[in-house]
Amino acid sequence: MTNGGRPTIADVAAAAGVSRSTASRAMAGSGYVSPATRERVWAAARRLAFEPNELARSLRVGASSAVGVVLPDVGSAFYAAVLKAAQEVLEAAGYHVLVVNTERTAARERAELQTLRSKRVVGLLLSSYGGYEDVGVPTVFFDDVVPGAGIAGVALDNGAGLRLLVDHLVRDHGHRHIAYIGPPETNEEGQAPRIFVGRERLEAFRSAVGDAGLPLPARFIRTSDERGFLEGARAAAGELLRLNERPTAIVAGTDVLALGTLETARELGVRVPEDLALVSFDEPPYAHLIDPPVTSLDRHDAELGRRAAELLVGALRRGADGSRPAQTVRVPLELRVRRSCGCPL
Amino acid sequence: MTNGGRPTIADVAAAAGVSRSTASRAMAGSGYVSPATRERVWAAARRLAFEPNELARSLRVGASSAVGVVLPDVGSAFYAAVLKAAQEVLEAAGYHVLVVNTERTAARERAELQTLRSKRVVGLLLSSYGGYEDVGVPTVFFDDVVPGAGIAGVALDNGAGLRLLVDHLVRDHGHRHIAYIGPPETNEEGQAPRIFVGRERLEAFRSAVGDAGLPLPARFIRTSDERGFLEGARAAAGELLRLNERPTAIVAGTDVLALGTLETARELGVRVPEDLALVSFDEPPYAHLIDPPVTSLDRHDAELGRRAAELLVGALRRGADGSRPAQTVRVPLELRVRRSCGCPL
DNA sequence: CGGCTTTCTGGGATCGATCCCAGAAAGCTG
DNA sequence: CAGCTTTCTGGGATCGATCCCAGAAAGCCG
Repeated sequence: MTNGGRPTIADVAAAAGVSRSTASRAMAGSGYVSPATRERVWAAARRLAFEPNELARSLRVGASSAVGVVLPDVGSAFYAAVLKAAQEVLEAAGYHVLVVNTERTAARERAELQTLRSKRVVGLLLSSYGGYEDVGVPTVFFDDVVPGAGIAGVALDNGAGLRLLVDHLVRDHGHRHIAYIGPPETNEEGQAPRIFVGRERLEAFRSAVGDAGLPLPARFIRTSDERGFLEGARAAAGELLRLNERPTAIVAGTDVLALGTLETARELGVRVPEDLALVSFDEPPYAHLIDPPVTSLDRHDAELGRRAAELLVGALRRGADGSRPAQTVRVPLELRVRRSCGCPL
Repeated sequence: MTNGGRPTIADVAAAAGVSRSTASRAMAGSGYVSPATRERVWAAARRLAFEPNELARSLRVGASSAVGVVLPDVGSAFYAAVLKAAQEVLEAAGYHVLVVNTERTAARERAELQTLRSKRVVGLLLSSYGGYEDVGVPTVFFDDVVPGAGIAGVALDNGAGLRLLVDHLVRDHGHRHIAYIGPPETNEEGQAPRIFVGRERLEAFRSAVGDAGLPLPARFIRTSDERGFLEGARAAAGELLRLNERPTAIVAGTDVLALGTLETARELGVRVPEDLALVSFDEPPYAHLIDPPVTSLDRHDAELGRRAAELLVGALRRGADGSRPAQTVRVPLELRVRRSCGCPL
């Protein structure tokens, strides 16, 4: 009994008067064991408070029961919600969850993927920031998807979402001067993240505005890093609001950016929604209690996490080998109309 | 090379023309290895893209390099922030982080602690919901602390915090009818969580009000589960606001409860802060953008996580054996005065 | 009851990395 | 150069659970 004072299967076997093999079979419920001995082994295990050493088990079996979840930022409400939902599904399916944080950095992502690999995770849920390399285990991408890589991807329907926002501003409020503040299109290494949430949203904004037959001057497009919390957003919003010909509406590609814009507008004495309509892609926490309540897209964060986890679990069950081509699932978004767009509520 | 196609140390050794022992020493940098062979081994390892199998290493060494972090709810902003800060410290110190979610449930907590034990984590950061049993590894409690257990505890200074809130209402605004809505004092099994964040805050509220020489009718005290999100809060607030002799101020023991109270007040046409002052123990996300901005305590969530992680890392470095008595560190809180208390801003 | 399948059990090898120890090689000293 | 320490290397055992396989025990059938 050298395992840090903890009993091993050998101790259990001895206590039950059987061999390790038999004890192992009895505990795992595999192979032939007579009911009587099984009972004896179980009793011994209970008595000794035996807990199998997962490390040894995993080593022998050649794979752990751990799944890695790679997040750009656990601190953000979005990723926290995704994580929570994913974790529920994974634990229900018998997997343990190893969470790592990349701090929205490709370098950290690479390092973390490396350690996950050495921990022999059997699968991966990954929101990439550009550091992705094939880890050699079934991988489901979420939020930011590397097209064709991994066994599947789950992302928000960025295109449809931005169209909802722009159309609402144009059709229901008659705006013709709409600006956009979005997340950056590249990561800290200057590479574009893969499916490019940022780029996708920007393109979607462009085509939505174009399809509405509206002009889109270059100065109406800004991107800002979300990493610096509100500061970047404030700076970008400031530039936009100090323009000679100010936009009458702003679409924010992210909740943090929307809130930063809101703050800046206040500071500059620009009233929302009277002087400026504001809509946000992401729903800020407690959006309805904010002044003014922010019109935004309900994102179903949990749904995204759940779907991703389910895809992974399904693949692991089937013994996925990445043979079938990776497909990207799109999670739909709903417009939640509140006051910041100018709707009377 | 049977390790899922991945090279093992034996492969590296063979490629470098040395024994496994030597290869191991070269990689680990321990014991005697001549510079020349070390270089050869490293080269071979690089060439083969060797990654040590953490499972095997941990098994042999008798301990993993993983630390467990047990949270009641990853989805909550508070715990997410704590996790993020703790993770930073732990990873910097070379530990991997295993996150588990107890869903604010003693039963889940017990189950999760069990699996963490079988994964041979070397340490634990634990916010208990009552399911705690000694896991046999150095444990630092945070937020809700089991007195005397583990090697240390880090908690908010609930007493001082509530005094700040009550004193502000009494001294600066002259309130004499102050009610309290707090989190429950027991968990789902009817047991009190250990240090009893809920109980501690309630007691602190009681004595702060008592010390101010104010009466405190029993009907001014409500507790409500935070698990049901805003619903419980709304119900409790509703009861309070429909009283014949309504309180003139409410202290919420939690941000969710404050926001629920705010919603209910709106629905009932009670204006905050004109008809009702509201202060919150926890700071809601983007408290300053809420209508009205919520006066609350700045919690330094990250500080709490960082301190807890640092205490654990320190103990692990020193080879803690729980010999010295566990001490509870209190993280200070600051009052952030905003509009909901009635201050003109 | 002999022969045959099915059930049950234990011995030994195995997963991959580390550690102990013995022995070889090299370096140093008088 | 003998004698000693220090440096360096490889063989084998080890961590704890599982798996393969051989062989024993039990059950079944004509």
